[in-house]
Amino acid sequence: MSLRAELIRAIADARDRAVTDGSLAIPSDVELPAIGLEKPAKPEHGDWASNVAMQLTPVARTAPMRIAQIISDHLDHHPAIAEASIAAPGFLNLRLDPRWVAGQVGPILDVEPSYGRETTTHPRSINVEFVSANPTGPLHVGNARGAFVGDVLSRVLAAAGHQVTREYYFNDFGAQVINLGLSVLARRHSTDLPEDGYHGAYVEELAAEMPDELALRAAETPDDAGILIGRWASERVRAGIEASLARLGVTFDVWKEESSLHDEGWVERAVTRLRESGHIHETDGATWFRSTDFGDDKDRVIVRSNGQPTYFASDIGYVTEKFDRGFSELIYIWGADHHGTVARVRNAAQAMGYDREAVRMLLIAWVRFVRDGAEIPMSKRSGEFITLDDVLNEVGVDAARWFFSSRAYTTGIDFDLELAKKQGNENPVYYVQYAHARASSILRIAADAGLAPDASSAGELLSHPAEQALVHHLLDFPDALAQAAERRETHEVPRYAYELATAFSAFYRDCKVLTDDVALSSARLALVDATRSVLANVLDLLGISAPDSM
RNA sequence: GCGCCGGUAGCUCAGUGGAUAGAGCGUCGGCCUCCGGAGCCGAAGGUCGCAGGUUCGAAUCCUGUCCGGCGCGCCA
Repeated sequence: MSLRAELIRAIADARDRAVTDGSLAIPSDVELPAIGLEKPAKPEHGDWASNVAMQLTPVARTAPMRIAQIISDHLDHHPAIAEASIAAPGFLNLRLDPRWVAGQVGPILDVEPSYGRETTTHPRSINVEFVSANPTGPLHVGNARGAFVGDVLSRVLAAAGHQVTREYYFNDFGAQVINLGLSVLARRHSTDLPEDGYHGAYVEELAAEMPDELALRAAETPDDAGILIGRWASERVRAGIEASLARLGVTFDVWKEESSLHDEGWVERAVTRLRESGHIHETDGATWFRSTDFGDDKDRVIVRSNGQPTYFASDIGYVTEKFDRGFSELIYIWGADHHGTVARVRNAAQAMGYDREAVRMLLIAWVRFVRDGAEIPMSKRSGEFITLDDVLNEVGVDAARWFFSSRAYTTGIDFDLELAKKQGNENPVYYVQYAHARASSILRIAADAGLAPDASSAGELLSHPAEQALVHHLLDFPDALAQAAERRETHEVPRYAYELATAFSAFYRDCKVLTDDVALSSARLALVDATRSVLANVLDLLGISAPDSM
């Protein structure tokens, strides 16, 4: 349990005791509000501040200051708490015992490198499906954001103690593969592209790379030329996508093809399931899902009147296929333009008897790519567009990872390539890596001098404000990880990493580690080692390397 | 027209009911006899789009409104 969770528990216990012994009158039928506990902005307000008394004011019908006093009086002894005080208009402020704080360095090192990990009390089996770009063109930066968010989220969930499967869904079933084939063919023969054809330079490259033998076969069977060349081209594109992802350090456990959902009967079974539960109707020759039964504004076609299943049909089959594999939660990381399909998929899941809350779509807002103030078009069909490889070449993997995982995925962002390049060396990611390298360097020098970290007396020796502040930050790590996992967000992780690096820099400035005082030096070395460990840990959550020197 | 997501410092973004709204970059001014200067310290910079409402308290919740992005197909 994180320190924050322990303190909340202590406050809750105090509140409950006060109710039990009659000092606090709260009707038994009201639901108690959650206890807020946060770090106050001003140091004189203590290390932690709770609004518990103000939250209870309406239900207890007592002045908040008085409630705060009562809870403070009932607070059981917790080894971490040195002092509880109350402040207007009703805050309960806690100050931690500096010796206890400093004494935590040892326990952190004892469990390192797994400190802060696997703290969830409700481990789930979670499927995270992300990227899932169609195999009709290289990845572009719009995909990049989802790739990094999905990757980091997967790392965070796994670190928090969940079982995570990373999944990539290949849409290989519709007409777009044929469209790709026809586009390549058109480029090959320098004829006009089909309507809605693909325009990118990669199409021309594919046309040039196409084996003569394939071109010959396509010419012999003109009716099948599109699918023939399309499959070949799609494989090439897919290989490129996988190579790009590998370069990003983004890996997947499962590559799922849409066609397999049909081949293995998942779509058919799902439709049957909906039909048997009365959520299907046949109108105008098509098969419809009664999405309106669940609040949607219209019903949705599953099978067209021409007998062809829609994309939505695959989605439904996929839901059953995933749950059949035993997942307790499905996370979809989609582009924000897909938000219109969220409701219908969740509705269908509910109709088939699944918990709709277990089907979660994270909609990633779009990235506007600009260069020198001008927007770069993003469509694969519109000619020039930015590929993932372009970004990596210009900005670098670590900086790109940091950039994309440090923004809330709901926020649309502008990415100026020239600015990103210019700021390459000032990117905060290097600041965090630098702190890790510096810590490693100190440990290296100490080791050469025969000095080893020793946390046994840290509680007594590490009393300097900078030391205290640094340990406080280390103690925040389990909670930072737990919060990110709980909220299914990533951007709090870089924030925490930066703050920890800042605290370490301040410590480095104020407290010389290697001195003639062996006891103090050993204790400070232990703190450096613990910091290095957590920095490495948090960088690992981001998929960013933790260099020993740079 | 309806729906979803945004609007916070010059720029890029945090802040999902608490105390004087924060960070990075940029700007200005300081700091290298010292374990890594990819660093540190300080300063300037804000009607939190706007208007009402809810309450002890609102950037945060509700209503309305303006601006921007996206979606509303028997496309994917």
